Amino acid sequence: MAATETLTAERILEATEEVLRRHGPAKATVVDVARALGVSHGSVYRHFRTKAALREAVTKRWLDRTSEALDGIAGDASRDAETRLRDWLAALFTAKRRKAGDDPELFATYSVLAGEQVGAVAEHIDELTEQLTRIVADGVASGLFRSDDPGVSARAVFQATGRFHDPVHAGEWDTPEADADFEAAVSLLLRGLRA
Amino acid sequence: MAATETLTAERILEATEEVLRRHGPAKATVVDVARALGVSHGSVYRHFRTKAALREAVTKRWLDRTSEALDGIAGDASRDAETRLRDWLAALFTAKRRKAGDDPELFATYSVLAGEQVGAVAEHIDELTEQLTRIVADGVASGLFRSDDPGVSARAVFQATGRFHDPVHAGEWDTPEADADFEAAVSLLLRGLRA
DNA sequence: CGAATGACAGATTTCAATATCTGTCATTCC
DNA sequence: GGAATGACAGATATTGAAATCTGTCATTCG
Repeated sequence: MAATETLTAERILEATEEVLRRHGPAKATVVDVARALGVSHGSVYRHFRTKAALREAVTKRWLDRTSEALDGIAGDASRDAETRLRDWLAALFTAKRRKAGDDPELFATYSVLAGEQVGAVAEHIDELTEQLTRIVADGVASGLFRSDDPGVSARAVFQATGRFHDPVHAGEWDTPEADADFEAAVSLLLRGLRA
Repeated sequence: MAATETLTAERILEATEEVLRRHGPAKATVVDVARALGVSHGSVYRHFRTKAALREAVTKRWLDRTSEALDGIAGDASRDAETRLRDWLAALFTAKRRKAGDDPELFATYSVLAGEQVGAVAEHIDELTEQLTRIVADGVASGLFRSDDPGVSARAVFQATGRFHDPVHAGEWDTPEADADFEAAVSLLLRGLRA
């Protein structure tokens, strides 16, 4: 049974996710996590120096799931840059919207965590912008796009579409205009990128 | 002296702004406003049916100041659409950034009010989008821009530049990259609009 | 000996009593 | 008579004492 297994960082992270899901970000305590694992809270502190470190690790895990899913689209050299850019942005929007819609409380929980872990979020955004940069650079290389600096253009595209992926705008994702707005934004940006 | 003047909605709004500036949005009460005016709070309720109505009136006033300042740029037919669009967006960003930087507490206060008065904010955004639509439509008429629907394009431009005018992003307005990011965003959007 | 425990101090949160506020309205004032 | 008042009921906010939590560490356990 669980109590006899070795206490690993991984098991603690799983328990923490569960406690966060149950109690929400404000009420989830280290004592709760220890209780869920059937150990003393001192044992948890052996693996994570502080509560903040534990929360950061959980947040990174969550962010990494999004990055990995999109990496496949960014790296798919078999399709042209415009299609990939459209798909990548659509996949990001769809994934975020689905998460926010399916389990609003868990999404709100992770939004709070993201607000605390500014550093981890910045890294995550850098990763995503990297992926976008690859797409734009490929587009420039193939003559489809024109850009003085693919990194700068990618950053501009990411920021300009913030309304469709930044959690602070989650409330506007299920309005009737959301899809039309997304389409208009992507089309305008693509026109700006085309050679 | 003030106590002998007639109690008007206008005087109440002025006093409310002052109370909000002093106490912040959470602690500003109708009783405070009445005290500042030297009247009973019952008298304030003669002019505003509820505390929410009073706050809404103050918020509208504040939002209208921004709209008016930008209307001049949008309507200046003596300059080409591209210049006007650049200037309009830059003026909006500059005005917001200045307000947020000069008096962060007052800006935060009004941000909270805006969060409460969703309807008033929606109207304000409609006004601004109207102004943008006029610029885009002029650009299309003069052959400088291309757009199937200036209203849709204007909406896309406004949303894409949200990071530079939406108060939820105020924290990013004084980073070293802000100006470069703004420049990149506007350039990309203008390339997308040009015929 | 390394992993786990639980008692502890100081920080933070909870909760219930207390105070203040919102909105109404019968009465007063000019 | 129309504008202003202030007492009032119910809703909301404040406060401070009690409970819980975070992070440490001397001690126990296997």
